[in-house]
Amino acid sequence: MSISERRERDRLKIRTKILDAARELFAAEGYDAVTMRRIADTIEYSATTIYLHFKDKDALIRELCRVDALSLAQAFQSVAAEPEPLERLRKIGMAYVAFGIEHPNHYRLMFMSNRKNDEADLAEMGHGKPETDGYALLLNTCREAIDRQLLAPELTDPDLLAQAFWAATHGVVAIHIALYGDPWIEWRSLEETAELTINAMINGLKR
Amino acid sequence: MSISERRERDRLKIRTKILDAARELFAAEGYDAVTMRRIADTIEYSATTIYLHFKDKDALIRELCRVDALSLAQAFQSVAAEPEPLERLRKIGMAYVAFGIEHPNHYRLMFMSNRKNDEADLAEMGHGKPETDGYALLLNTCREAIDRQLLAPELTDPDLLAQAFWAATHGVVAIHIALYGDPWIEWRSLEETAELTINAMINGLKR
DNA sequence: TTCATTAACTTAACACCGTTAATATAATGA
DNA sequence: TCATTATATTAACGGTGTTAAGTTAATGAA
Repeated sequence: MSISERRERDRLKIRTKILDAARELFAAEGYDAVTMRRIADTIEYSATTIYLHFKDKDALIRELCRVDALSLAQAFQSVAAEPEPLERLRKIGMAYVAFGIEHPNHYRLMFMSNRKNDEADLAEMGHGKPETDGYALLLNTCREAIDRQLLAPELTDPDLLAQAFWAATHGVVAIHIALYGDPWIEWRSLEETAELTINAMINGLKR
Repeated sequence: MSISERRERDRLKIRTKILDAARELFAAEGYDAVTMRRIADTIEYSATTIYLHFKDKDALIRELCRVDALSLAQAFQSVAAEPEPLERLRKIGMAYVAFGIEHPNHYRLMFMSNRKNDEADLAEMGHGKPETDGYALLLNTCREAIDRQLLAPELTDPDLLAQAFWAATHGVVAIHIALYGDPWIEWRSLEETAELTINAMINGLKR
């Protein structure tokens, strides 16, 4: 049996090489810069070899993000311990912003592109996907804030709260990624904007 | 002189045909769906003809958006009359959201893509661009709110305020365009989310 | 050891894309 | 009438993701 094991090991080895090469291109230059032929060149295989390991380019990059997004999950993990719901909310927002700025191309693909809901997405729905876990954490925090009567009494829908807070936070990152530096605006720093937006949102929702 | 006038008329005619064909494709299917050859087919010219009227694909679509974005400017126009700064802020946000949902592909190109700051952009900087005017309106409203002491006393930077408010509003639209419908979230309606986010922001910034 | 089978990999090709060079056609002004 | 100019086209280049067909090498059975 050792022989098919070695084969499997070899397979995994070049699969990893592909992912590593793609990751480097993707992180530095984004989705379009990752071309099958460029990956092939850097790992010194032909482009078609990649298709022996990944269904298509989309599957490749999706897998890439799946792995890398663990850092978002970890950031959320270390924030989940905060006992005060509103303070936890603030930390969730800040961790989310930090991730987006550290991995702008990952962020763009995960949260700024239309992802078709194919079978694969539905299959892994509800567990394992870091953004799902992230949303769950956010949702629970909102629920807790409601239950402890920390928010305005008319705010009773945790999903609505979560989505509004997420939207505001996402907006900070998304604008920074897409538009920051355009010369017709005197840009304020990401940190300032993020802090003000998140604080304003929490403040504005408070009882 | 009537002959060169007729020529100019003809030129403009097919230029408009190009723009119309491109607009239909763009509004329905987005940037990538607009291919030079597809435009050429629908207007029954060869693809290269388009290059006699537009420098390249980017210039074409940019011109498209420039024209269509007038509706955003108009929406802002009709909102600028509101005398109460905070109410005006709210209306600005709602108008912005409405535009984004009505023209998602325009919105995506204008606010969710990296636009390189080429010469052309710098040339028309500061006037005419609806998003510039929009930002100016937002900025003035923030300044007025500060001057009238409607906001928390530590909030003294109108640019920072404008950018935070813009970010929150943008987030509502951007998430809706990119992610709405993903099955792992129980989505709330755009109207609800927009209203809550905008109100929370204004509320959270108030004195 | 020989040999058919199978996995791994490559080359060639397809159908697209944006864009450009070279070319043909038709209208214009002298 | 004829050279010039504007207009439009065909053919091509270099690029993309992807697939079909073919080659090479390793494997397990006889």
